[in-house]
Amino acid sequence: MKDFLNITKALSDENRLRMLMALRDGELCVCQITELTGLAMSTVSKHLSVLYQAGLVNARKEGRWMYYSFPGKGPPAAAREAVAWVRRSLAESERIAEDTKRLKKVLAMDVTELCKRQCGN
Amino acid sequence: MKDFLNITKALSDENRLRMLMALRDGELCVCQITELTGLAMSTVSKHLSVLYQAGLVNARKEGRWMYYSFPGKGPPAAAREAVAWVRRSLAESERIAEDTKRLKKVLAMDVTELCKRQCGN
DNA sequence: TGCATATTTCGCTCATTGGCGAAATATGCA
DNA sequence: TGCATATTTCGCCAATGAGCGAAATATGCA
Repeated sequence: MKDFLNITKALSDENRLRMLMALRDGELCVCQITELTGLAMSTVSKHLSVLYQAGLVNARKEGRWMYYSFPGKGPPAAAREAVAWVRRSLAESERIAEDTKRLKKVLAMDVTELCKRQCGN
Repeated sequence: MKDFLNITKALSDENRLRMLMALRDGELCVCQITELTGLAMSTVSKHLSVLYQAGLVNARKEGRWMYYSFPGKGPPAAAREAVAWVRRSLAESERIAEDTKRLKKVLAMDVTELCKRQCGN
């Protein structure tokens, strides 16, 4: 019950859903998600932590960068079912479509530049 | 997105999940759910309203009683998928098992007696 | 009509949570 | 080592939400 509640609570925030959907096509670092969502980096970090605690995303550290992605085929079936359900349900969402468009631009940017700009300020 | 968020928010509360699961085997009136959960009737009513707004339960009025049940096969697919997912995920939950046991006792009580006791006080 | 009763709405309090900026914690590079 | 930088943690504030009891709103019955 507790684990399941962790999942549903993690899914009950619009920005976290946006982040989940943004990971559809591969892993992203915190800077990229920050740029995409327009939130403060500390806020993004906290959201990602919530998603991670719920088992809805994977985290991989490479040097200074933290990459988040969808979970592999580990044991927590409920989490993967949840992600699949979210993807299906939000596929047509207008909000997500906007994000997808914006994500393309973010991916075209230089990641190092992105981070420098955000952290330096 | 908004509709979907309504669903995930509705699912992000333990007592609402308990109520959803309690409806597995048929409709219940507010008094019965109140007895089952041990919450105040006004609280139960609000929770049921949230579930209803999200399309996760049906409401049927019969005389003074309000019966809640699972939604039929209406258009909102996301809601029915959600309910199915909840049922699957919580089938083994200990908390739900306790509720199921308790629900048996509640169903054995006289509904009119139940309501009178709760409302009169 | 007037009264009992089943449910909902209202008003309030308390706890939780999202948001930010600043400080702290890695990590890589000169 | 010391500095730049990517991320997280901390401390705070504002908004949201769960909970209750009291009042309001149906509905049935005498």
